[in-house]
Amino acid sequence: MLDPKRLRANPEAVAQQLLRRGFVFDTARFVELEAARKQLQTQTEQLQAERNAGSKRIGMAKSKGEDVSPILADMDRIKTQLGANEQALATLQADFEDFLLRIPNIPQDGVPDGRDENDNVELRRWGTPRPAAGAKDHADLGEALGQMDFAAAAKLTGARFTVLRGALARMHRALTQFMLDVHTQQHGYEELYVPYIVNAASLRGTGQLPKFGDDLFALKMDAGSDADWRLIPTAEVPVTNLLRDEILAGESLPRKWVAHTPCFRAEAGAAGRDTKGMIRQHQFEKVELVQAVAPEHSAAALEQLTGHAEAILQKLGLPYRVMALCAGDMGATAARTYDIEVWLPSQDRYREISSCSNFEDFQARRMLGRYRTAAGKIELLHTLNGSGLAVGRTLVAVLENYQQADGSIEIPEALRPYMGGQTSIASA
RNA sequence: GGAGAGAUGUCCGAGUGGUUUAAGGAGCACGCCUGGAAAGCGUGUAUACGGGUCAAACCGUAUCGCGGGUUCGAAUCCCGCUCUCUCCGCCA
Repeated sequence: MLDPKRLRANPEAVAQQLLRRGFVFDTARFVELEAARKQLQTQTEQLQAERNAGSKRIGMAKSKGEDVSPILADMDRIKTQLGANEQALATLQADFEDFLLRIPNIPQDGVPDGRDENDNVELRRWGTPRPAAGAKDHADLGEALGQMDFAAAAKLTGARFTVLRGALARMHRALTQFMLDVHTQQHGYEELYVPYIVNAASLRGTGQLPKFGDDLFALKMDAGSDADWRLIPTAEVPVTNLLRDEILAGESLPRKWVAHTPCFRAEAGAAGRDTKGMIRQHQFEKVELVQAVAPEHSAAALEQLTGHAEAILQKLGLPYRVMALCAGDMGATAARTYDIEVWLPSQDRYREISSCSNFEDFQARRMLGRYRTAAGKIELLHTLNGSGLAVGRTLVAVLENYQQADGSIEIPEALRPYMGGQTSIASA
């Protein structure tokens, strides 16, 4: 959520900044809603003050044994008017809040202009891409090994799920353990275990609701229950919402958390892209990095966090590049985003394997995540997160980049301790 | 799933319709006292929103788990829900 004071002070300037990402901010509607809110809220609070004063007078008069009927007559008028006002105000505030919750974040100044992924800017590359010639894709490799089974998953559930077996299943797990160990032992993150089901308030806090509910799997609840539970689309939701309605001690910053969770995405299949293999699934594993920092440190924290994700790829020897997303391609909640793309020889191109974002106070304001400064003032935190990394896609990248001519897969050295010293995967 | 008890501020805890502007205690901060400290004494110590201001001070409103209701007035009475604890059942 954007700062309402900032919107009030200069709606036109905000509208212009939002236009960079292709969002048309309805300035006229905002000004109209804001004027109505101010008038109604001021008037309602005035009436409440009158009611409170009147009630107090009645109490005092009664204790002295005086006649209260003249005061009661006046109170009757206030009550009628106040009732109508309070109802109108509640409706207006709900509308207004919904309007505010649907406005995306303002891109930072340095974010490149542009409409879509074609306008993203490459910042740097690491490693030497393996040539595409002769490279098989991960699905063919995995199926030839007899350890990656899409038909079985389709039987169990449907399209866009995967069954892994044997060494490949183990490598999937090994990747997870490896990432968690690097982040906790070398990068200073605290490991968390969190719920994979969250309530609507949490999804509102990180920005998935009210606007992007279609991407989520909702749980069907018992009749009579008004619980609104969804499967998490990313660990970002449960982890970042730890900050909701909290005031952290300034000395405890920065907070750095890492969590491994499955991620569930309902619309992953709707685009009709990446229909083959395990690039785009309804269920995948991710190791997620989350930071909560003081505002003045968030820009540096994004660089640091991105570097933490890159470190995993470097240790695994996977070539990648880092992209600065343009204003039009960023997620709605982000102020700046770097995507890390890993080289996939079968596709002869780089594919997203991590997305690292600085949300500034956008999420913190939604969830009232605050901290106390050294001076004792309460301020909104800045939040950041990034994949470190998407485990399924990392498995894909290892398969494709470490494939041998005979169809076997060399195991990256960093992973071998997590696989009992095994050096390669071949069909049995 | 069944039965019962509970939810008040940073913490403990009082509070069954109106001087509650949430008692009292603890903790914390500052001050006095002291050579220094302890003790003692004094003062202060929630959040959100709105108004106000260069910024403050300050003013108003709301909040006693959450939502609704009764009432001129609700922490207090009524209804619904959530969570916690105890016991039983089931279960990894």
